[in-house]
Amino acid sequence: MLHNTPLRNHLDISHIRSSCATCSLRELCLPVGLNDDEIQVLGDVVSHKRKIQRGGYLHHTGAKFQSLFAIRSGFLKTCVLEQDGRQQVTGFHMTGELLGLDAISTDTHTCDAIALEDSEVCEIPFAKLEEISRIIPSLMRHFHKMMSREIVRDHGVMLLLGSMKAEERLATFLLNLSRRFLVRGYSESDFNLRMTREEIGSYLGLKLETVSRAFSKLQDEDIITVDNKHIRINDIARLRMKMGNSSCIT
Amino acid sequence: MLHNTPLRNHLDISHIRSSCATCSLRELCLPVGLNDDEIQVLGDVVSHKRKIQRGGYLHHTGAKFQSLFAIRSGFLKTCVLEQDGRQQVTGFHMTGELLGLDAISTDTHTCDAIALEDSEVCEIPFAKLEEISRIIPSLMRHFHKMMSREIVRDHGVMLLLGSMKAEERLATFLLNLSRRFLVRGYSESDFNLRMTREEIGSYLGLKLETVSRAFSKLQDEDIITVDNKHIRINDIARLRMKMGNSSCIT
DNA sequence: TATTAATTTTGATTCAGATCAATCAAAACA
DNA sequence: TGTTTTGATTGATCTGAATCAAAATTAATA
Repeated sequence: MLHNTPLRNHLDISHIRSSCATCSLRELCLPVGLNDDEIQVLGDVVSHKRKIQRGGYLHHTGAKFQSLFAIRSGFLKTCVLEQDGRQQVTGFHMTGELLGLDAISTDTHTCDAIALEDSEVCEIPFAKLEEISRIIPSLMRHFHKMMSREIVRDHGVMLLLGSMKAEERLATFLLNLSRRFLVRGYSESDFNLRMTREEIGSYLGLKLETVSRAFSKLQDEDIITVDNKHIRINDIARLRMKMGNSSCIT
Repeated sequence: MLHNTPLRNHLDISHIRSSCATCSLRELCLPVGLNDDEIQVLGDVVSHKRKIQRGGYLHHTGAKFQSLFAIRSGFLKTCVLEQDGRQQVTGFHMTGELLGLDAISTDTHTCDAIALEDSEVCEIPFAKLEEISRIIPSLMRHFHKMMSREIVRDHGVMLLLGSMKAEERLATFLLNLSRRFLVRGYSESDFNLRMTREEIGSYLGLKLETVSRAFSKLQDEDIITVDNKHIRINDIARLRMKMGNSSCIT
């Protein structure tokens, strides 16, 4: 169940910076395979840009759904709140990714989206997106692929949570981050985590102490070097071994 | 994070049997809020019906994606295979639900779909669905909602796998089944499981012995009565208590 | 119907990860 | 700059679920 190819499309362009005064559509996830006219049409829709400070909310659970958000820069987490106040992280999101897909079903956001560093997003009014996707079939197709990819990704996480042990989970998580950084033009072996151990734990279904121990263990084996939030992958092959059988988490 | 409303739309009609010789579109999940002409158009697309025997495959992992499948009757599981041969169940599916959404992203099925009892599905060629959804906006909107609902559902499972203990998981699972039966016109408190303890365990991230013990425990407390695959819920309120805080798994 | 195979239950034991607790390091702030 | 707060690491202990094992049921098949 390896899914390398699907990411290619929208990620290959995610590091290209255009000088366009508007939202720099070309670097977004959506306008894949569109001609200039079509991009123009799309551009009229997603012109609204928005900045969120570290710690700020892009949207709250329960808020009325109007728009999807395409991340232009930064790093966010999504999480659902339980009654007792604790939160479960459902995902970490970076440049080029689309947020808010879960809200389409009920016209209400089903999770909080919180910036883990200063971030910038483009607002995409969903009604308009549907409208123009009727005119531009390739846009519709691409949008459907993105929704579907989200489902596949979630199945990967379910596999991880349902059948992997702590160290395998962390290895999978690190390799996933690594690949996403690589594809955006950053180092695949040297990066800074934006989230805390607790947030990693919440995402991976582990307690923060267990996450910390797993980090230490991988370091003891010289597979990675950990300096607080800074991670260096010394032996990516051995890290892949740690992941075990599965190739989940696209 | 309660999501009762979204299910309403397509499920309210799921128990209605029309005598139409074709695929009985009206009872499917898609034609919500369409007029007769529109249903006619849609009908031309989904006319192909298919039966799958118990144990048979609707599709295999890696197979080329052509169509979505709407379940007309029966019960199926979807599961992903790991290298080592074991399988993780990603979902159980019943009448009115749509299968194959994960395959859109790569044009390849990412899981196996296997019938747990004799089942009948309608094949919906995806290219055609996209085509006519350009003509019928309400169909497109509904399709998007269904994809989105799948994402929300998966987040619910992630929450379950990431933060609940065995008994809570089983309670959540039973209540979920219960509600889905109810909505289809069957008893909410008296039903037969179609899957084995092992399949339940795989879905819930537990070993089959743990599932069995959790059943026994709930029975000891007089909350349910278990007779092999037959389940009777004696005290749904207390079962809900067992679920704990969260309302996940829509 | 007899026989075999698959599934389920229950018990005993082990172990991975949670929990409790203390220390240490790094931000954030006055 | 010192102080407070937040986050990370590490150790000791406990516990829920996995594992190992056997018996009991149920379903499938000759």
